[in-house]
Amino acid sequence: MTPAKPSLEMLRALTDENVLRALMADRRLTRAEIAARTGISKPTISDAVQRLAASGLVVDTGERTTGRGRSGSYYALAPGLGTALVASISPRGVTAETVDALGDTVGRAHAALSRNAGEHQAARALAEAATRLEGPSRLAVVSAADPVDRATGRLVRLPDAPFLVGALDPAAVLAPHVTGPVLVDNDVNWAARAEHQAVGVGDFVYVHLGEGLGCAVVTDGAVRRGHRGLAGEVAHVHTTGPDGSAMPLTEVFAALGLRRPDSTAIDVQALETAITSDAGTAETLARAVGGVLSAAVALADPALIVLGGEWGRLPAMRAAIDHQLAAGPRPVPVVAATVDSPELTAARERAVAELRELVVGAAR
Amino acid sequence: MTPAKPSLEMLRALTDENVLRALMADRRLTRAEIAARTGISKPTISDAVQRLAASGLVVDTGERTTGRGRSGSYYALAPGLGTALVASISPRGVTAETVDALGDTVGRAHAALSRNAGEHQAARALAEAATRLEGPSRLAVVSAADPVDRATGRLVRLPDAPFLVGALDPAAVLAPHVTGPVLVDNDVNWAARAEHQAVGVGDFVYVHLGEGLGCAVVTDGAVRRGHRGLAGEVAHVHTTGPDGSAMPLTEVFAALGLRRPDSTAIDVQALETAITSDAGTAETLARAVGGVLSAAVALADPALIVLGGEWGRLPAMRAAIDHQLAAGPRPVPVVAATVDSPELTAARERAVAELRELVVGAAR
DNA sequence: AATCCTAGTAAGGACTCTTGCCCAAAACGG
DNA sequence: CCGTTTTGGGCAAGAGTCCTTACTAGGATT
Repeated sequence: MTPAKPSLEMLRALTDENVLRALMADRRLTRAEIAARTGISKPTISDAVQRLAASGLVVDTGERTTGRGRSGSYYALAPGLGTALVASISPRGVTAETVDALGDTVGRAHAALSRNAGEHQAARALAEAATRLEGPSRLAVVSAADPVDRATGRLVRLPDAPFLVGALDPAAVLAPHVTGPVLVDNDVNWAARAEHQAVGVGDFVYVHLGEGLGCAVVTDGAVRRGHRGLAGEVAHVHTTGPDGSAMPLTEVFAALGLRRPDSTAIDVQALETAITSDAGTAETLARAVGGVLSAAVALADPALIVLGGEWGRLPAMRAAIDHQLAAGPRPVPVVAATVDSPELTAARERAVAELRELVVGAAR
Repeated sequence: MTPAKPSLEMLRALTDENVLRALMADRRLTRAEIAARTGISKPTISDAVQRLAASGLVVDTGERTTGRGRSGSYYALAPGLGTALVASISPRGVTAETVDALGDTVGRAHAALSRNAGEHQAARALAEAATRLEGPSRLAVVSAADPVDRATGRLVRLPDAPFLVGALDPAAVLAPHVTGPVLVDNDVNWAARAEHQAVGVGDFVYVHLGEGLGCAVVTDGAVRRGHRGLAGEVAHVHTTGPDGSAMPLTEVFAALGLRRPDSTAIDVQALETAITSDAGTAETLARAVGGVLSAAVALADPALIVLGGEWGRLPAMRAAIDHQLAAGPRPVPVVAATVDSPELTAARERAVAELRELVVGAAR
């Protein structure tokens, strides 16, 4: 509403920010190159570089330009500006990385989880992976394969939905390894952000069909999480069951005998063999998923539907769902997800962005 | 991504903007008062006021302060900075207003529409109302009781949904009366924006239950329109019908005989009498609407559901829908809409904001 | 009429950005 | 091998913006 108060200090901070962002984009530059890239005059850039070097954010690398003309000094972001921790937690295990403000991955660790891991196993694996990395980090970004409470960052159990990772408070577990904020979100939401980069469309719906069922709604270029962070938890949405009657989506898999024993998680292997052996199963699943999607189309008006997850990416499923939607009142193109380990990719990108924000903030 | 290039000119523009916004908020102020409100020093404000007076954006009103101390001169936004046109188009008629940058309504006109108005009637009524107002305006903001194509601003007909206003291109009709952009959106979306102010929650779902059926999803503080602008067009969403079988929401009203003859529009009068005479009808309607809402809850995770529209605000309906949702897997409070003529209110507010943006932009 | 109080102005200072010029140093060309 | 070209960097001058401080102007109040 009210614009910022103008001041010379603000101008200087802006100049410094321009310099830092240029060095984040390009890693090493001479003062003349920074001036050319930012459009700011050479003397001003020289002043800014001097300030930033004095405050320790930027260093003279000692390298010199080669080629025609006088050799210039290369400057770069100072080493030791800290790292951000990135972690992806799935029932198969924890993958953790540390990244720096340049976007480079400087460390990586993995901790496996056994099939029927208990409540505390995930926490232990996360702590183990984080311990193996150089630390502490300045912030953390976490992807978890369960619903995440937006306010607290904790994983939450929803009735009748599989609880793949289990009760876990990533911020608490990572507290010894992170000095700053811990951002936690659902793996499906992260995957949608990764696909957002790939498809280049601001409004779409991403559907994850794997052991769990998930959905992310991207509107106006961002994933919309909702009040508690539970947007897209579609297990309970009523849709068409195998016998044509209405039932919650999650019940469809029970009715088809495609759940893992003693669990509400989907038995992906059984599902894949069922699809290949019986053409009707794919139809039935497509009709059930399509019922949920038609509600999503009506509510969110996506330009596109992106299918991800182990069985969501199967060509047979894509075709069946596409066919299902094409028959509806508002046809929407259906495509398969393309990004590899999308949740880690997107979380890493966010971690770099947040770390850069911290570094820029330090200049003020 | 890249921050703005710092310059002295930018500082000056910021100061001018501070002055203009102060005068938009307060209508008349002395230079000393502006300095106190903005936190900027008196000499700087004096300079800015001088610049703005020279360029004609601000005028000395001739009024002087009374009271202790030297009397100061009051300054105000110049008259003649132009107006914005606000129009609300419903099957009952067109209401148009002109507003200025201070937020004052400076003109108002109404053009009625007959019950069975044809395709061109709405356009004629809109033109008539606009003509009766002092013009031309610098921009227009339009609310229309039909789906609006986000890219073109035209009203679109969706299959099986009532087409209340009819084929209309508000931008084309208003072209003679408006020199700048014409923003068009659905009346339900505007109403949701008005309720947003009232409820003070960033994530909620607004449902309009009137002649037509509409829904708006507010996430992270803004109405999300979707790719084509058709987010929330829920007539086709499958839900539970009177006999317990699944059917599109709009069919429920046909099955209950609550449509107006030869139309897919709802006969609100018949519906209201049906609710009061037969307790079961309210239950049936609440179950049908609740089915759609439970999908919306799963997909958008609202903190609240707001019911608007002629029969959505009936206490009996609110209670029945509330009861319906409370039984579901994710209960959400249901409240009734509170704002009067919400679509006009919100469109007016937006028009003032856009006009102010234009005025501030002129200072650069 | 003297005093108080507030709006507005003037002067000076501190900064920031830009332009233009010069210098240093490395590669190129004859 | 030496002059020319080319490029990074520094310096000086200038214009512009904001701020602080101190002062003036002109109504009320006493």
